[in-house]
Order: sequence, then structure tokens, then C-alpha cells
Amino acid sequence: MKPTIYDVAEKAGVSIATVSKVVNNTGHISEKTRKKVMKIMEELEYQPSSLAAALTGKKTYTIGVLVPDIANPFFAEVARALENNARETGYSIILCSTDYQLEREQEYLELLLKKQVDGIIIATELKELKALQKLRSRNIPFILFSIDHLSLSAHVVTTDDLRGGYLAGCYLLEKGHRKLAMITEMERPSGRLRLEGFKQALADQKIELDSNAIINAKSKIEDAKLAAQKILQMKERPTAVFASTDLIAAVFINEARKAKVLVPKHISVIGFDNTIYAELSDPGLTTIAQPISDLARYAIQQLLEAIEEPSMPGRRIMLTPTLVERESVKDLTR
Amino acid sequence: MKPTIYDVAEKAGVSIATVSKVVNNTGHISEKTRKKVMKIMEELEYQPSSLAAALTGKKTYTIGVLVPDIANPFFAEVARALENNARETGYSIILCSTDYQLEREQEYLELLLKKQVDGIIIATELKELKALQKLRSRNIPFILFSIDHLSLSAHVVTTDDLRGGYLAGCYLLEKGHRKLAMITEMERPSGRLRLEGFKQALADQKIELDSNAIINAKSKIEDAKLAAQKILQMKERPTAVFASTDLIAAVFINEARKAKVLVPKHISVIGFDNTIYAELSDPGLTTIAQPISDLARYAIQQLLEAIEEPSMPGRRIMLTPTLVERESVKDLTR
DNA sequence: AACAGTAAGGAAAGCGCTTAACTTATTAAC
DNA sequence: GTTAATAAGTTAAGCGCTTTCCTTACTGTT
Repeated sequence: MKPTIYDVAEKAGVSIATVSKVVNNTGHISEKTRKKVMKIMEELEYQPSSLAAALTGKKTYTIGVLVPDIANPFFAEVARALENNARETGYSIILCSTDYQLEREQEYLELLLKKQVDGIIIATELKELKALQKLRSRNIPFILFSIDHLSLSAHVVTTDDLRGGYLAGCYLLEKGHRKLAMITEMERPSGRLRLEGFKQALADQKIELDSNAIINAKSKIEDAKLAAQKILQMKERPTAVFASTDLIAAVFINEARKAKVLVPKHISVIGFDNTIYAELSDPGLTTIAQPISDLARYAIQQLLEAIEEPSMPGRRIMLTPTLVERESVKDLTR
Repeated sequence: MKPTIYDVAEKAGVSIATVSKVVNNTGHISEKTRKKVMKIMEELEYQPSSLAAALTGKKTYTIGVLVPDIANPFFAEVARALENNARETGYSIILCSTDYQLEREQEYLELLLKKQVDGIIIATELKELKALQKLRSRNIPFILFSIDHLSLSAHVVTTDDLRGGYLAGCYLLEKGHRKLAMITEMERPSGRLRLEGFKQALADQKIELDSNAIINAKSKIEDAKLAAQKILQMKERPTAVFASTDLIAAVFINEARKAKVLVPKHISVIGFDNTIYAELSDPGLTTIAQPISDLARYAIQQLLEAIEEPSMPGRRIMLTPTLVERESVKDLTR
């Protein structure tokens, strides 16, 4: 059987309180006793039960992470970055992939509450604000990751999508493109913001984005294909396309090739996210990079702060994305 | 504050034992009392602490999952499938991504022990058998996922890599290819097995695989590029290439295009894994599909059985991969 | 009427730990 | 030499539950 603190105490001839103090480095313990206890712990391969500790100490050192789909490279990267940061501070992560289903989101939140996680990072686009209400009333801190809600005063760590779209727009303009199109996920706030930013960039140059140059598509292969075809078949084809995710952009490049339209020779493409798709597509995809590891670092840091200080008022951290240049955009100015 | 079983008991005018029985559906409780208690629980939004339950009941309903890199699409899919299956049976998952580092693996195992997970699924290629020894001595069940160890009598759920390689070989032969090459990860057992199976298929037809037609490469973009170039520059170029992962295959296709060698017109490619890379590459990649969701289902099922019945002898479940045909292999026979 | 059998519920121990409060022993201060 | 402060440990309560063993009150049997 797994040895308990009692076994250690007995064998070392001290009280369990002493052992506990050695383990947690608290209180006053002589070097001699500490050594002795340590030795016994080694011998017995004693491992404190964090379960029991949590029951008293009030912390489980576990945080829940809610993502819509872990198989999506963006969230996979996010999960990895979060996990890394959490590990460094002694926390572990319970991963919940909701598969974009609301009820599952609800289910998972309940579960996490039951498991008494110390905090939650939510990267799913929740519609159910009342779920959050519950977290709030239970006083369990949470961070909205890469999503935001106007109606909510919560902790938020997100990419500045608006600025990202603006960045993309500016870059294309700078490269001499004037006839533009965008494929974006209109049902997602981030998709809409990216579009807004993009429009803004054009507007600054007195250029208007034709409304049928805006194609709505989910970040799914099939959807993206259709959207790509729509653009490729336009009578007046744009010289550059801004895709709101790398997946969409990658699919666009493939579709273009099939239609004998070469990227970047005949048409330029810029993506968003900087996932492995961007690196893997041919030509390499110029894209707006989300600062995933920074986002993760801030999210964890922010969450830990909120755990220590639950009354902390909501804080919004917005990180600026950066442009990663590869080969998918042609410079028309020279 | 979170309500406890005491709050419920008091408000319902019963003992905590009764509440516990209602919650767990054990013992003899009258319909009337049950209703009453239920109602109070609703009112108070009572949520039993699984922590406290675990401390007595002995189960945490949590399982640990160790993967080398969650950002790798294969493992992302695995994690997702495992999580799905676990959820259905009321378990949740602590995800640990070791980043291919041994020490981290060790660290995580300790952590999982501390957290008292009910079982562990290990999908990292561990070198440290002594870590497993510890699990064994602690009597905590584990499953090796997609890896195996001759020296070990453990529970194993894996793809039949040998057969997968064989399948790839047979398919290429069937399509009339005789001059073949393979890019594989020699330092991984699965990479070696895939090669073995491939060789076997050729041997069955009295064809030998030239030893310099076997290129060693890790499943990383850089490595894969180099390997691809090597093959593309051969004086006598093979007509078909078997890549031991989809990533390698996808990179190969891109490199080939850069070298003006078209797939499948000039050279055929077959991959392994059937991850999103296969779907996304252009042309679509014909590949050997790992039965990920079946693997996951068996792994969880197997693990739960082992949790119930820890003395169960090691069992090896090997699932046969299947071929998914897309467009990257040319039929030379017609 | 006496008995066993069963249904309903409660008392209390214990899971493995933390921590506040307390007891000694030791040292410092004047 | 007395007091105060500090160091080193211990005692014991309590975290929120499960579970074993009881008690009590019925019901049915002979």
C-alpha cells in the first residue's frame, strides 16, 4: 500500500505535524530532524497525497482548460503552451474538448467544479453566460482565452484581432494590392473583428471592400474549398485574398493550383494564426501570427493572480499579433 | 461558500449519511426522503466534492495521459479520442505533454501519482522502464498506447505497424511500382516496424529494397525536406516513395513540386497516419490510416478494466491499419 | 403473543493531510 | 537571576465525504 504521512512519522519517530512541516517547508524544524524525515521519505518512497492536502489546504493545483477542439492545430498549440506554463508553476491541467457543443461545455464546467479546480481557462466561444455566472458565484476564477464578451467584466487574454486584420490590410496595400477579397468566419467574433480591421486598413486609403468580395466560410476544409472557388471564379479576380485562418488560406492555395491559378504569381494570399499549416503549405504562407505562447503565459499568470486574489477586478490583456512573411504574397510595386 | 453535505443534511433535517446515500444511490431510502433531499440539493446547488469522495472512496475518476507532443496532429487526435471515450464513462483526463523529454516524463509520472489518478495511458516512447516499475509497485494500472516493449508484460494497445508497412508495400506493388524508396524514423520502433513490413511485402515478390533507398528522418519539417531532396536527386529515381508519417509525405510532395517533379505523375507517394496533413496536401495523400478512435476506445476500456481488476494479466491489443486511397499514387499497370 | 425479518435512517470512525494553539527547552537581554 | 523571546515539536481539530454497524419501527408468521 501507498505509505501515508503516519508511516513516515512513526518510522522517523516524530509527529505527523513535523513530517507535514518538512514536506511543506513551513514552521521550525531542526536540520537534523529534517534530514531524518527526508531520509525516511526516500526509503518509503513517500508521496504526499495532493488529494488530502487539497481537502484541507483548499488548493488542488489543477486548472481546467476548455477548448472547442483539441485536434485543431491552433488549440493544440494553445493547450501545449498553457500546459507548459502551468507545469512550471506546479499546476496541472485537465483538458476538456467540447467539440463545439454547448451542452458538453456545460457538462465540463460542472465536472471541473466537482473536481474543485483552482481556476479555469475558457477558450470556447460560449453562448451561455449563465454558466459563467455560476463560476462567479462559486468564486472560482476564470480567464477567457482568445474570446471576449462585451457584456462581461471578466479576465480576458486575447489577440487583438482588429489590429491583426488591419495589419493584413496594410501589408497587402503596401505591396501594391488594391483589388482585395476576404474569406472569413462571420459567425465568430474573431472572424468579424478581423474583417473589421481589414476594412479599416482599406478605408484609411480610401479603398472600399466590395461586399461580395467578402465570403463567409467556416474554418473547415469543405467550406473553405467552396469559398476559394467562389473567389477564383470571379469575373474580376482580386489580386490578393485575406483568409481569416491558415486552414482556409491553405485550402485556397490548393484550390487555386487546381484552377491553374498560381500563388503568388497570379494571386496573393495571406492567412491568420501562423499554425503549422502556414509552414507546410506551398508556397509558404504569409500570415498574421497569434502570439500563442505569450497569450498562454499571460493567461496562466493572470489566472494564478486571480486565484491568489479572487476579488481582483477583471482585466483585459490584448496582445498584438505580428506579421510573418513567407512567400504567398507578391510585391506588385516593383 | 460552496455548500457541503452538512448544509444539505441540516436543511433537509436528516443525517449526512442519508444525504450521502441519496447522492450515491445506495442503502435504503424512502421515496419521500429522497425527494426531499434532492430538492434541497437543487436549491443549494449542492455539488459533492469528488475530492473528499476520493479520499474515502478510493477513486478519483481521473486518468493521466502522457503524450510526447500535443501539437502533433496525431497525438492531438489521440488526445481528443481518448478524452471523448473517457468522458462517456465519467472520467476526466489530465493531459501531459512531455515534449520528448525524459525527465519531464518522469516528473509527470510523479505528479500523476501524487494526484492519485486511477490509471495512466502512456503514449510517449519511454526509455525508462524503471518508471513503469514504480507504477507497477504502486499498483496503478497503465496502458501503453501505440508503443510496445518486448521486455514488458503490460497492457498494450497499438497499431500493427508491421502490417501497416506491409500494406503500403503491397499497394505500391499492386499499382505496378517496382523501384521503391522509404523515408522512415529509424530511431522509433514504429518507424522500424513500418520499414520491416514494407520490406517484407517486397520480399514476398522477390524484390529487394536497396539499402540507400532507405532514408532516415525524424518527423520534422527540416528533416523531411532533406530526406526528400536526397530522394529527388537520386540518379535513378524511384517511382514511388513510402513515408513513415504523413508529415514527411506532405513535405515530400512540396519538395517534389519545387523540383518540378509532379506527384503522382512523376513520382508516387504514400504516407502513414491519416492525419489532417493527408487531407490537406495537394494532391490528397494516399496513406495508411491508424484507427485512432478504435485505439482510443480500446485503450480506455482496457484501462477501466484494469482499474477494476488490477491483477489482470497484461493484454496486447493490436489493431490493423487500413489504406485510405487519395490521389498521390499513380497506377502504372494501365 | 412472540419472533424473525426487513426497511429507514443515524452515529461515528476514518480517509491523509494542514494548521492553530500549545508545551518545552534554549537563548538573549538587562 | 529573572523575564522575554524564539526555536523545535506536539496535540488535536477539522476538511467533506463514505461506510460499517446500530437502533427503531413495521410487517408478516406461527
